[in-house]
Amino acid sequence: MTYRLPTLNTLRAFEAAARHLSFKTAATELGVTAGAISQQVKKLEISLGVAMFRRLPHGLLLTPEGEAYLPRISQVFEDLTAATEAIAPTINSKKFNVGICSKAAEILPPNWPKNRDSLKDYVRDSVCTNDIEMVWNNEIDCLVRLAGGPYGKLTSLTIPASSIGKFTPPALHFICKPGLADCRQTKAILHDLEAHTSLSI
Amino acid sequence: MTYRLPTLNTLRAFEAAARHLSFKTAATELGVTAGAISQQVKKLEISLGVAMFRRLPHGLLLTPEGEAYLPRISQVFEDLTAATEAIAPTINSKKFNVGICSKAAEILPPNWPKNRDSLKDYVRDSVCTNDIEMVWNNEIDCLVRLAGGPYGKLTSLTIPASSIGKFTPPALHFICKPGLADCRQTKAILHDLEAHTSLSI
DNA sequence: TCGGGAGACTCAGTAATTCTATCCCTGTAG
DNA sequence: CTACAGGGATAGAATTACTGAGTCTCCCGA
Repeated sequence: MTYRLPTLNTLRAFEAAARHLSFKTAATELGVTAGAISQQVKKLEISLGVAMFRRLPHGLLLTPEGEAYLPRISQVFEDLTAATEAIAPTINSKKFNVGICSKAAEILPPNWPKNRDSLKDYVRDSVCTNDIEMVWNNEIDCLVRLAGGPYGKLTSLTIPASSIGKFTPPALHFICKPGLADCRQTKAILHDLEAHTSLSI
Repeated sequence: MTYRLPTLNTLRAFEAAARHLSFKTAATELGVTAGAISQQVKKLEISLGVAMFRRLPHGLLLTPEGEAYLPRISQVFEDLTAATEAIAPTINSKKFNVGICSKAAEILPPNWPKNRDSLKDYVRDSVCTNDIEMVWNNEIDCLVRLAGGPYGKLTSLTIPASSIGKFTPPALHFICKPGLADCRQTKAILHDLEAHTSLSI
């Protein structure tokens, strides 16, 4: 099974240029110079022996071949993106697997975080554990525990606990890889945790 | 519209390796060394943060992610190949546009070559012309005419004409780009033309 | 138990590709 | 007439991919 495939680079250049009908705009979108787009498109056209664009004095037009090619290439890109997203979600679309140590679980409501509607877009599953290693090897994305560290290169975020009368409940710690410290999921979970450390006991 | 796309190279390496469950065989298929496949696959795995293969002592296995990714990538490759083939047929699958000069048309049967069943897989259309330029700019793939040349860098093939009694019918010439001189379509058309130059008049 | 072979991994050096930066050209607008 | 916008070409720099050689592990047969 051997495929006849133009290089992806030339296709990206073509797809962007065809969508914008402008090499310059395409270049901006792809973060390169217009010359690079021009080269890539020309390379594609030569390798296929087919002109994709009509270079008119006042702008670009697609040839019939380019017109036919564009939607199919866009579709291929979408499929490829979807396939890739399916097995390797980008940070922003992925749901967290949350680890919770047993002591933290006592403080939090039973079945947290699964019972929280506000977290249902951010949490896939939760597991009772106290094992930092599981963060490193991606079995869980974050770990909620009582102990404050040190955690080396992992990020540890402290959830402030407000005193209730003379009693200050124990602070919780949210441990995750540095790359996940600022993302939507982390913020949502932290926000939810704060509500509990202010209310519980 | 900005897509998140791994490089095509890494995907090709992955796809071939996953199909064969062997870097070495994949390397042979793609005409590179096994080291190159290894590097490309690793690059893909790192960029996605997902292992595609389990490297076992006795061979390769796909991880669940790799298992899920493979069919979708293969499908993308097929779509891409089909899209490309549609607008830029490979020499072997393309049908010729045939040019025929008016003098040659007098010798050949009316409506040749469209009326020939044996050519219907090789000829898309025909047009009456005597303009060599149309071969150069791909408006037609070949030109059938009486004049023998010279044609410079174009290939000119002579269709032998057999005498009938004292009369020798004029020889026909088949002019095409050098790259098309040896392909199936040319052979089929030449073969058909020979029949006519031996029978006509 | 000891080679020998197969196949994957690593790394340094080299080859190939791609990008940038620049200049040119054309057409349009002021 | 001049300025500007955008595409085309090109040389050189930067990046990326490939090769080739050496290493390792496992398996197999003697």
